[in-house]
Amino acid sequence: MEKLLAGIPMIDTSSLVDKVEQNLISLFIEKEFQVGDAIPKELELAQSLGVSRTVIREAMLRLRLMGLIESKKHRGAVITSPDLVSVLQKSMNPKILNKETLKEIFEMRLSLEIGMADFIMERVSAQDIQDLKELVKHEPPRSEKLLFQIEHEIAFHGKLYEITGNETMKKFQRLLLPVFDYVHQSGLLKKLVDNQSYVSHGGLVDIIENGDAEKLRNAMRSHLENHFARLFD
Amino acid sequence: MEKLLAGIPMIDTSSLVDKVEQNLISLFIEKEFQVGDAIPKELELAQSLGVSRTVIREAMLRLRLMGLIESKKHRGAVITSPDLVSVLQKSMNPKILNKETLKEIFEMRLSLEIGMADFIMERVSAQDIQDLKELVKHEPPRSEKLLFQIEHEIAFHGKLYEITGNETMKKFQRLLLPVFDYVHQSGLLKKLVDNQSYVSHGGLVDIIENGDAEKLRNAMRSHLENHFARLFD
DNA sequence: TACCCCAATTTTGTCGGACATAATAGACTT
DNA sequence: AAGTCTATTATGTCCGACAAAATTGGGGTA
Repeated sequence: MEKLLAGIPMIDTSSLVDKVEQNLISLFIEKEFQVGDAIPKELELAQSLGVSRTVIREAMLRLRLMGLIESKKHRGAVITSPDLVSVLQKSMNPKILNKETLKEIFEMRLSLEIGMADFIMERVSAQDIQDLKELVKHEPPRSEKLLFQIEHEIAFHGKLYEITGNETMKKFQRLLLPVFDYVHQSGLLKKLVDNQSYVSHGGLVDIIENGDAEKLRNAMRSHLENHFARLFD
Repeated sequence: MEKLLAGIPMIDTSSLVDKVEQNLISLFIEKEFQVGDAIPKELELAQSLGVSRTVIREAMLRLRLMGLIESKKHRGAVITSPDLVSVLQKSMNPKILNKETLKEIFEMRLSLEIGMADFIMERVSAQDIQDLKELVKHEPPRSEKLLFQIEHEIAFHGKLYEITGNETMKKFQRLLLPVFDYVHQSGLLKKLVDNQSYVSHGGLVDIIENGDAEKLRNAMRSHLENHFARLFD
């Protein structure tokens, strides 16, 4: 069976738009279009590729959704560097994603925050540590509303992402915020088992200042224990 | 300044297609369309929303690119559960992404692999350990071609992702493979400093079998030392 | 009756043309 | 020279039509 089918070439079922899309992409790569360069008008492309403007428009729409180009009304389109995260954003509607996926994304976040310890330790600056201490100082007490605590939690962890110097990760975190909001509220995860905080924010800062990456990883794992407990029960 | 502008409502610059897109999404959510359900024909939608089919088509194209629907030629479209990773895939062309982003994605991968230790330890099965041992047994020797070594590397780490039971992470890894290929070949990262392997694959398996999450995290960090060294020089 | 082939129908894909609207540039006025 | 108006240009929106592919149903044949 395998043998018989081996030599048969795939039938090209791609539509015209598919081909134009590929065509445009390779065109941009070949011609070494730089970010900011304007791309030809729809009509020109239509004529030079020998297809209707409809097809061009649909292909360009795809490129735009891929983040490869950006177009302003009545002013044409320019090449942009695709930002993976903003691409994700478009389909990151918590109401649409299924629950399993949401849970998995949550797990990814935990993995990331533990694993990024090395980048934090490598790149943290004295100013960063000051900022973190400032954040901890203004930490809302347990008695405060949950909303404030969550807000602070986000600010603190957001700062950690920032320290990594990794823009993609940072954007990833911002992108995920609405998802976590949703996960927390929707009862997708079991309720918090207890409010005991293992390693506190202050403890983390202390390790960032005086410890090493390994200590930070383990401390972060402990800090996130509540979340893990909810996942593993 | 801030004060003056505060009360001014945003002007709605959204195009017709934008509105239709939102309309369709909320329609699907309200009507509680399930995965696999067929959605109305383009013409029906056009008539019932009072816009042209062109607009409907463009809006549906967006939904398709978001992974919310899937349409087969001449057979209509059905609801699907958006798969974040496949969305990403469309714009994950290494030639298009800029170098900084590629490097950052590489860093994310390292973070993930270290941070996922807890999920591995929690969910690993006896069979998984057997599989890992089998993989290690057939590990190509140093003398082998680099290609084989990389292939094996991918297989081993792929298995680790699989053990996490987290489909999103696993897909994420598969998605990133071409990127790493590119990163390795393009000299984006400094060359390997030395071929000394810190913790070997066999060592990792041993820890998965007998150790705990903390040990695995640290071992994984050591295992990836070559990559970190290239980043941090 | 059961099966296969062919035609009619349905639906999406592609096309060309048309007008609307917004941005730009150039001509005109003061 | 500065500002205003107008002509041009490009994209956004819409329409009607045909093409091509998949489905459906019917009719003929064994």
